[in-house]
Amino acid sequence: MITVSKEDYLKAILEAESEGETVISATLAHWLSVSPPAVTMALRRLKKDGLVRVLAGGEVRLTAAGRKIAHKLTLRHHLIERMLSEVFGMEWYKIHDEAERLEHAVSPDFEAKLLAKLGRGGACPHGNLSEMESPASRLRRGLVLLSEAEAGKRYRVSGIYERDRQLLEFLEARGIRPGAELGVTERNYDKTLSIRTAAGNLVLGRLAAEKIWVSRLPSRPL
Amino acid sequence: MITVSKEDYLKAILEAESEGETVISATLAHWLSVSPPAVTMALRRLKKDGLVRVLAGGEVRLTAAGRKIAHKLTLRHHLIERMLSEVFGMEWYKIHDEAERLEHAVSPDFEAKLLAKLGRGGACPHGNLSEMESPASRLRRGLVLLSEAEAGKRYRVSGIYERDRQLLEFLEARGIRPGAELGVTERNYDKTLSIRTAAGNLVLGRLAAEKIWVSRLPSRPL
DNA sequence: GAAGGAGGTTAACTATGCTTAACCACGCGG
DNA sequence: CCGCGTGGTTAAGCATAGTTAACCTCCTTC
Repeated sequence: MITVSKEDYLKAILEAESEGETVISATLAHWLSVSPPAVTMALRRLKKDGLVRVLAGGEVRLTAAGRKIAHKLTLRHHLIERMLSEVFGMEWYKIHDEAERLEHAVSPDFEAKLLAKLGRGGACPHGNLSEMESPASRLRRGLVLLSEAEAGKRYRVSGIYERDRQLLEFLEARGIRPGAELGVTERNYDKTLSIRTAAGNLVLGRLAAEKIWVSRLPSRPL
Repeated sequence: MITVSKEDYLKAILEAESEGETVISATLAHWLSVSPPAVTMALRRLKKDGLVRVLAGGEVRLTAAGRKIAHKLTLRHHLIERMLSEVFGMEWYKIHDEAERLEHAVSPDFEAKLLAKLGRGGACPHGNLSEMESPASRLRRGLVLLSEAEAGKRYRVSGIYERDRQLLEFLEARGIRPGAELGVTERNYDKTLSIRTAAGNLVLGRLAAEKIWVSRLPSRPL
């Protein structure tokens, strides 16, 4: 029987994998904020169900069945986020947490209705096409991490790492949200960035800046 | 900590109570399809949390805190059902089961958005104003049970007991759904009813007929 | 080569939440 | 008064899912 916890592990494996990480037991312990023994036990259950394999080196791999479930969940998460945003106008920074719970309760019937209403291919309110889009794919779309952005140039916020509610509220309070324009006024010695937004000037640390994907805008005074 | 299971018990107590039943342990075992010992244990946990009391005679009572949670769940269930129906056009007989799972994952924020979009006071797709409306309240609204309906008279289906998916699909297949008109052609010796609907004639057993609330229509040939 | 850190497992424990089997208490009917 | 049905509990067991403590195995670093 598949449970919420098992679904969370499968989704975490897919997402961490998409981020380019080598997924080992420790990765999942960090990703899901549980203790290492909890992961050991969970992987045992998932192996028993034929949803994951653990390679000789300790690397965790999804089986076809496991991958199918993880993809299904990712799609439902994406659709629920778009529903919350597009149908109900929920604030962008609240949406991920809500979808995180709701996705486990969506039936194939409801999924079909969501698809019919919202259509395929839209971006979620955090600007991400999907939660499992890889950095490589983002680079191909012409995006760069804000932490790599050049001083004196202007950018539009395209996507924000959505799994950290604290970060999202921190950014919202500073006028940095998907679609917002900003200018990088200076790259500082201490790895911080001086940034100008419609809401004013601010200094952003590296930890935040490397969670934000931006696209280059033609230079003109803000 | 409140869990899905605990929420289900609290909601079951409120609903069974509203149906006019004296809620004892056995009631909940039937209502939730679990064994008697499971109820004993669950009630112990709920008592520990201060959500229920068990009277000397064995009667189970919600505390103020327990009642508040049960009401909250009932409202969310109702709103989710209306969302599925009004926003997504989901088939009326599928909606209860979907809402039963989703309601546990709705936050106060989402609840507020649902209320803003759908408004208060609407009826759910099964025609029920709320899942905890009592038979007495339905009689006051001028409704009668189909099992009490008189031969030769016409009625409109107002509300159907929604906690039995099999029943709903059985009725849907026979053209009996909320809003449908029907005529009772005969009350038979074996407690069955002969009924005429837009879809044709059929015979309905007492078990089904006493799950359907109807309102009288002025008599005229169908 | 000893020390340490990272990663993983086992063991012991807790809580939820379900099951079946066994048993107990009460009321009622013959 | 004995048996039976209803209702409730305890006991034993299982699966999920987490925790901390302890320990083992490498691999690296001094």
